[in-house]
Amino acid sequence: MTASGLSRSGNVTMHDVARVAGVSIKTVSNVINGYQYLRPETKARVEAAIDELGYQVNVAARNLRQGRTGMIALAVPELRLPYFAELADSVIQAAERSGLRVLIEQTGGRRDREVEILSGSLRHLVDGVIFSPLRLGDDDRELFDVSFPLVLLGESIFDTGVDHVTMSNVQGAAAATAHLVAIGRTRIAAVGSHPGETVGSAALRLQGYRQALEAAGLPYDPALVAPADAWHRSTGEQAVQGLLDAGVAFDAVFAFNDALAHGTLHALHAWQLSVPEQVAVVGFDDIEESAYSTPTLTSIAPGRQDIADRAVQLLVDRAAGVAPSDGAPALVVAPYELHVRQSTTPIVA
Amino acid sequence: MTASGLSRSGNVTMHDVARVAGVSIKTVSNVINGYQYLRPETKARVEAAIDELGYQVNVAARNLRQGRTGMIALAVPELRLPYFAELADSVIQAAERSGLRVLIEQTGGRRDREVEILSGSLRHLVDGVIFSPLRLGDDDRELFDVSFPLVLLGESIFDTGVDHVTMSNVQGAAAATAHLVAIGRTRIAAVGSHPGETVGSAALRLQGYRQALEAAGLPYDPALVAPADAWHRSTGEQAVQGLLDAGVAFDAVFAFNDALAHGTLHALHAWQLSVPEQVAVVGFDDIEESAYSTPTLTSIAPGRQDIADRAVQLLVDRAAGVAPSDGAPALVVAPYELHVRQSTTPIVA
DNA sequence: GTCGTTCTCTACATCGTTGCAGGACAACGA
DNA sequence: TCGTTGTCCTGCAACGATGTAGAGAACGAC
Repeated sequence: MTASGLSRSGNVTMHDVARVAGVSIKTVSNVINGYQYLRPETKARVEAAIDELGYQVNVAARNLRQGRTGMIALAVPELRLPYFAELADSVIQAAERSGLRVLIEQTGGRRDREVEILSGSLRHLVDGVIFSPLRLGDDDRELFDVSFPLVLLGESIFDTGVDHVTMSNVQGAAAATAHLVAIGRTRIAAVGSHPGETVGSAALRLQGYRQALEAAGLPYDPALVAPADAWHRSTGEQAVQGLLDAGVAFDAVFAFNDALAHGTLHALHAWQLSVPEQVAVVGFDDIEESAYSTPTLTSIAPGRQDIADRAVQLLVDRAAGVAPSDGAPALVVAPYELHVRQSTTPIVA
Repeated sequence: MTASGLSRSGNVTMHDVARVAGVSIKTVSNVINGYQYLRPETKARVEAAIDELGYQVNVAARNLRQGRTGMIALAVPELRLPYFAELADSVIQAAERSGLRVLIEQTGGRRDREVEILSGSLRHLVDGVIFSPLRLGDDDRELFDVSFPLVLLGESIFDTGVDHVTMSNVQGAAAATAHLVAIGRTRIAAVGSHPGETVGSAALRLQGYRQALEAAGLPYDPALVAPADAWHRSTGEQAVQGLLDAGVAFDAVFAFNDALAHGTLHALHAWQLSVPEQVAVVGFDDIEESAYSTPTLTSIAPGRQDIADRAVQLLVDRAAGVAPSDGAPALVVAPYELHVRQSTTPIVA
């Protein structure tokens, strides 16, 4: 239907369009790029030829010529984790508003894949990279000194000279813990720690947890802190299982993300412990699942859409050569919100 | 650290490498592409120059020259829906095994965006497209006559002359319904229908549902069929809410996907109806969430990783010019599995 | 000693687009 | 009448890589 007769438009170039329209190839280019000095008549003739031939700009050629690709990369651990899926969704939407497409790279939380992201193989493929590292830490500072626009998501601790968009890890975690304290819990388990880590979400959220305990005058009991390397439902379940098996007594759980929290709910249910009556649970991330689980999950909403918007905007600015006025890397901290749901609300109604 | 002194490798080209190594630019190209006739000495000299300058191939230039980009696009409704997130994860992994990267496009289930996917704007950007359409149907056949490698996911009904990788929608739905019948349910609600649709997952799953009812000698009651346009948790909740509000009696729900099923569980819980005792629930997709919800959800596993692998493989073959022997478009139907969990298992233990 | 083969490297054209410079012509004010 | 400015269009040279063709050396076989 579209192209005259032949619907499979072979490989039409500007050359062909120019010949059909009886103009120079450059004029075709001008029409496509909306150059202002064009007779309406010429423009119409070129557009007619474009339609007739079913011409499509060769993006590869344009990319080469312009040095820009109109694409950005988003590097995350795994889309399988709901938080990152929802984040990707938000980033894609934000990018679309800026006319950008999004290439997604999964690092699988593997260090070598994370290093590879920074290695520059994406340099000529995308205009910038939004990167949520998991395994890179304080010792890897120099890896972040890259030659392409880069925005980091997640932790904000290590100053890499790179733009950051982050969430209120410490304060959010403290708020989550304080909420548990406020409803009268005193033995609050923390699920998802990464022993030995000093930067990164796990360390920060643990820090917030400890701060809140201290502020409440509650003791910090290491036995209540359960490690979980990957923050999946399965690892959350195992971690809580471990606490229960070990006979550790607790009346609340602060899970470092919602996936862990859902694993926690699952484990508690298996042990026939009622939530929130016997054990209250709070998560972090506020994924959609948490508003529908049984019981629904109280969680810290880290401002996901906001984070995505700001990250894309930073990238666009950097790519356009706009630097923050003071020359220092930007640091954006999205505000969090505590969403209280059934997992911390004794059913009264 | 990497590049001599300067870590920000400006814009090094093969030319620069060639000059430093004292060879022709083509030899540099040969080294990079592993051409066999190279003196080890020459090769070493070039590689040293590459390291010294921190040279990275300009992918845009290579793309233009070769007409291939090493990228494929995956077009799905929304990553926010767990099924598509998990599918994207699987596709990215499969693509990686073939050395391909994945660009993700979200159609948001909007018809115009779906048409746009087929319009060809991606032609020169990727080597092929994996497309899971939601709104395009029988009337849009000619839109699928595109000039780039395309693999469709999802429904298989309308014969577009395009390769399809699909799941056993009808049989899976029938199996789900039959399972409910087998545990003694007779008033089985179906959640997620798209009234008026004749192709597409909703129509097929409804068809399977009706087949199973008929096979069991149960009447088909339209009052038990609840429409839900988008298959989200929220719409599932609303649909079931609607049934309950209308006073429709039912002892089981077959939700057309797991998100709807989780919305269903949520609604039932709010009405204090016990699952599975009063109402048994089965979903479709077998997302990870379903193995952790309370109760865990019985679901049809559509062979997601298999679907992803086959789709990528088809695309790779097509891009390489390999066509199925008979010239007809390929049709792959992944086998399904019924995963029985608590939502249909009266607790006996 | 000539021929054919195998090995190693190079020169050149080319992929399809856009930036730059400039030509031709009309309209304008001085 | 002569510049000057504005409008409309064109030609050429890039962007940075790779495919093709072929040159020159080294080798063995006749």
